[in-house]
Amino acid sequence: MEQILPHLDSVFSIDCVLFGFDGKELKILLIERNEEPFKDWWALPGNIVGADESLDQSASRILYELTGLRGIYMEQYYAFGDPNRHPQGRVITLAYYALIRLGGDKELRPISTYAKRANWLPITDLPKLAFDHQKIYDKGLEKIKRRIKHQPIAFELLPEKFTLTQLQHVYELVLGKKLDKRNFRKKIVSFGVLKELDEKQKGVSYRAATLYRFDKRKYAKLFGKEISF
Amino acid sequence: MEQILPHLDSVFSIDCVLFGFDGKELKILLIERNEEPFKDWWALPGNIVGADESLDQSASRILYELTGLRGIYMEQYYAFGDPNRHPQGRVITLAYYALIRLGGDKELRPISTYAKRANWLPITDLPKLAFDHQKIYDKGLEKIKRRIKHQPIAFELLPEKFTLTQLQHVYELVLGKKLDKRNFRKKIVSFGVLKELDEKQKGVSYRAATLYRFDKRKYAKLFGKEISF
DNA sequence: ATATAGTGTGTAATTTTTACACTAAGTAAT
DNA sequence: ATTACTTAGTGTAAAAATTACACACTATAT
Repeated sequence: MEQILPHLDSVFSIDCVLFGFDGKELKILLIERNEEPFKDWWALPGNIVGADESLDQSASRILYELTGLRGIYMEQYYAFGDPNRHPQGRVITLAYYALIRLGGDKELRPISTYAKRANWLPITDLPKLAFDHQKIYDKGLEKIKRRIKHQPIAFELLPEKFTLTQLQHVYELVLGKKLDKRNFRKKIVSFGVLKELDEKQKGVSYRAATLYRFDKRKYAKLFGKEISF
Repeated sequence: MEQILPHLDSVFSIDCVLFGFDGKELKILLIERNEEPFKDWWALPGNIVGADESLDQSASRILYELTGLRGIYMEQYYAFGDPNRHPQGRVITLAYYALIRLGGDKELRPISTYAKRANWLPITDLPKLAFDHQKIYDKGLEKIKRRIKHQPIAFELLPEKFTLTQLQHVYELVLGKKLDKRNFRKKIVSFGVLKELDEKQKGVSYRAATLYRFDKRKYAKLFGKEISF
């Protein structure tokens, strides 16, 4: 019902679960709060939606302000609106997730000022989180577990060129289980969205693996068809 | 970011896509607006979230006010927040869907007063909708298409006791394609969430089909495992 | 030369999916 | 009671997908 527009004291925010992969571990970006409530607690980065922004724009802006990153695949996945979730008033928050490759190369830009600091923390060992952020994170992880089975989002966590072993590693971390190497390769190659390059991995002290790239064109052609892990 | 709580003039609403099944067609509930903007247009039923309600509570209340129904499976699925989606100001809306069996038996209670009338309209022949409600509906249909493949939501559209043919019919309508009778039965029975009853269908002028019931207990045991169509 | 560590590959068994058509059972009309 | 009608209910064979499983190859480091 939208024909009546009372002015309500409600605040609408966006919180982001930024999943990062450094080649070894899955991490999420957390900030250490510098203000009450939950001063000194770790929390998900978030912010308030601006009056003239679309939700997606707002999420992108927030990501940018916090990390300096642009052009990242982000998706809203759930709205949290328990009336008591924020001790100081009604705040409805919309959760987004993003998947980010953590390169040793470019470091994240220092974040905006509302936090003492920000850190990428491994999801295997998270601290207690402020507000209902544990719930938001849990649901986000659940979401990407589901989504990685059907959509090509794993590539967002990897550099442009990657090996099949690295790709398998990402799947194993997100899904939380081991996969069979031969079967994994058979399947992922059969989807036909990978382009095998003429290049090899560098800087390893063993046989270098072939590099692959995610082929957006091929994927575009598939669209509509279901990928399934 | 939630430590600062400015008072913003933003309105937060919930809109519902209520899918109904009368044994023949899939329908959605629409109301005919009695006020500007979009006076005389058809729109999705919705309302503003109350200050002390959780989102799910709010959705349930709205459903109840509009239909008299309680205890219906409802799920939020997307937030729409384009700054221009409402001509009179910023309204962020959270979309829920619900699945409802339309019985000839109990009729829906008359709805609250903000609309001229409410009607169940077949999804195959929808009028132009107010605001961005077409987009909201489209996304809702997409959502239940996906969900019906993995979750036992089809049963919500059927009476407690139903035949396999009726169940298949629901799947066909939602998925928008014909299914093979034998394969459908084989698969749906193999999930082990149906209880075959000793009863037969009544009032048909041909061989009566066996009735089945959705077995919540068996389903609870399955939980975690993936159902897949 | 040798040790080391990860790459890359094939096959057989099993399970799942698909395509497909007729008989059985009940009702209605004569 | 016969007949016509309508939907219920069932099986199988072929194809495709999934699973389980092990070893030789290659590059590097010493």
